[in-house]
Amino acid sequence: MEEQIVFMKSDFFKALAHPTRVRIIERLAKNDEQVCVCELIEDLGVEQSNLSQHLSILRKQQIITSTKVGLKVMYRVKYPEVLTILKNVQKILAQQFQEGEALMRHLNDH
Amino acid sequence: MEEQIVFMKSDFFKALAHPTRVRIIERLAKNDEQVCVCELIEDLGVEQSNLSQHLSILRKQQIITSTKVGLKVMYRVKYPEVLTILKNVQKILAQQFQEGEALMRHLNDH
DNA sequence: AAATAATATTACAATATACTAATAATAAAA
DNA sequence: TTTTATTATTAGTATATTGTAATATTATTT
Repeated sequence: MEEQIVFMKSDFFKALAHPTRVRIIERLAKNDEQVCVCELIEDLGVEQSNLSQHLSILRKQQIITSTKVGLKVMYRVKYPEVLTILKNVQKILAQQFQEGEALMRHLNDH
Repeated sequence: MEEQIVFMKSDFFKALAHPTRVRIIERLAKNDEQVCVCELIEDLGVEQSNLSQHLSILRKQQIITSTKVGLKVMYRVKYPEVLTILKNVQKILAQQFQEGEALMRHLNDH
């Protein structure tokens, strides 16, 4: 049971463990209101099919939710804590920058 | 440049996207002090080699740091924000439980 | 009822991650 | 200076994730 929760936590992180999915969240965070898929395609510049799969992964973890409005599907971040988490990651990266390690490590890896 | 930061964020999440690595962090969080690898092996019940590889991944992201003390290597969580992040994930999962969706979804997937 | 628009799903090849087993590296003790 | 203890690294196979392309679904126009 406690073990299951650990799996759920790692699944949560897995859902955010992709640059496109981080970008989706950050784009949705800008608008307090909902954003349609068509706008995400525009703004992020990714394939429709690909975006849809990433949205599906985030939906599965209940990180985002969708409502249909006519032909369009509107998405939004479900829990404000998700944005808090992203801000904390920012904070950690900022500290790592100050120590001058973060970017270098990243550039070595990619 | 802004694009690089997105990659760094997703890399950060990737580092936490494994049950063993979440367990490592949570074990380290219990102690304010440092914990040696030998103790982690005991407590988590994983192969030495496997644990070492997971530690390596967390180290690479600067999520944990190590210092050598005699034969032993002591690890600790580097940024308190990491624990804040885990608490926020807990909070999200708790809300999902209340909605009765989290566990069911998880059990379906694993 | 077609045709169109917006989004989702499926199939599959490419790449990345994971675990086990074996080996290496490092420091301490004998 | 061999052994021993602790941790790290490497190699190789198994599994999971990714992106593209093709197809399906759903709601709206015409």
